Amino acid sequence: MSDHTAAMPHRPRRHVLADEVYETVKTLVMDHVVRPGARISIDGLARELDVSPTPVREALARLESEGLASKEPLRGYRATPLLSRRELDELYEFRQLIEPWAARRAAEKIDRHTAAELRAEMASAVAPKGTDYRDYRALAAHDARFHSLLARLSGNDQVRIAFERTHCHLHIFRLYFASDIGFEAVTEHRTIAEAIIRGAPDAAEEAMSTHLDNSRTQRLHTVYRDSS
Amino acid sequence: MSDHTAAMPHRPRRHVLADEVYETVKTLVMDHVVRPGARISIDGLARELDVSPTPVREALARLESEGLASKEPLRGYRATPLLSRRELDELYEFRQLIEPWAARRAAEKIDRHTAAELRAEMASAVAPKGTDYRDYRALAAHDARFHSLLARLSGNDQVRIAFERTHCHLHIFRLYFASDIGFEAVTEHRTIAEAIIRGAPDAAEEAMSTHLDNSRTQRLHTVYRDSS
DNA sequence: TCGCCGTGAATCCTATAGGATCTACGATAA
DNA sequence: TTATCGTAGATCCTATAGGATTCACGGCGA
Repeated sequence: MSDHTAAMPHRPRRHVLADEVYETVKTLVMDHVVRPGARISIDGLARELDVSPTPVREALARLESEGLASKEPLRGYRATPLLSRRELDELYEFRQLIEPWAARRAAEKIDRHTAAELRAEMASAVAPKGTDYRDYRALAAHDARFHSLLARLSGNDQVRIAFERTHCHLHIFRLYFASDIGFEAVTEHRTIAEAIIRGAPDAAEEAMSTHLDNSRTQRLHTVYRDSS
Repeated sequence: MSDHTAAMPHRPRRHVLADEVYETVKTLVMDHVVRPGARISIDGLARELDVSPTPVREALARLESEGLASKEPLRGYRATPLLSRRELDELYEFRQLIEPWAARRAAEKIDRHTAAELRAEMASAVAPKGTDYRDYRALAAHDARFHSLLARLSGNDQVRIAFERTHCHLHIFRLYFASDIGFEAVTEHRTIAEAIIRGAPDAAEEAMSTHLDNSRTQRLHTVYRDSS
């Protein structure tokens, strides 16, 4: 956020093990190294990461309250199961309430500085060369950053926080895992970004709504083609 | 939630200290026993509650990720400051995106069973006799339950969770602290509930929108009358 | 008077130990 | 074969100890 001010952070961002463990476990869950629904042993994880159980407990408590793990007292933690089709649809319904509105607001408030931010993010969305995992992961990271940026550019921080707390991109990434679809999103992002930059609220709102609907129906629903 | 099924819970809800500490601290923060912005010492709290620091750390990690406390590494936790006027307005803007929609959906989906739930909740909203703290707290509890219930009756659990995670009623309660305003809300709740029960989506949506706007402008804004 | 510095106490962070509870698995009985 | 029971091991939960860092405060110099 304010890290670009200078190369001299007044507080060198102190090192705490719990934060590292948190990030590590989050990545493990995201990449299916810890499979959906699998147990996450406190002592086992502590041995694996070569730390004591205390910071592990702290990290898992955070993950649980964010909905990435679930806890049963005296029985331990589990990685959250994958989103069901119903949960996915509900999640997109929520996003439809929030994000088109955010895109509209961003277009209304656009200025020289925020436009530059938006252009920079779009420039980072490199066209993937193949269909390998690293490309998919990079694209997913851009997708997450793009939507977070728009939530921020809406100017309403409470909305941004509520959106971030869904961790929707993490959940969707887990669904898509080992899949090679979804690259069309960048084109739709460009449409949204252009509408915002030229200050067109109606176009921005509609483009976002369309984008979400395409993402849900044309891309994600294929995941459930022969199941629930 | 499902506690009314029988007097024989298969898992007797095991006892974990971290959960108790969590609830205790949450109450302390809500009631200004721990003042907004005040430090929350891990070891100090452990001594006070006569438990070890380990469960305290777990409870505070949860509270931080829920936005009720903030942490600076190696420096400790603090209770979140009161909502600024700007944050309050942004929070209500968020609620306007979610709750009128939820009220509409609830009206569309209403049935015999959910109508009974709604009536039961309205019956619990006893008219306060005086302006003392206990009455205020009971009213605030009803307010929180009412809005949570509507979020649930929308049928979209992701929306409900996103709403719950704002902890808006806890934050508002802290603002209102030692205040005696806000009893008009029950009347507006009744209007909303009646619209939902008679299956009138438009009326329900509008009543909720009006209710939120009244709450914000006529009641809450008086808190900031001579400050930011 | 004001600001800087050093020391002691308090606090945070991590690791470890041990009791409580749960899980896995094999033995016994129907 | 199937179900029940009991034991061993693993895991969770809590408490405690000690090193690392920060905070509080009094002394020193300008």
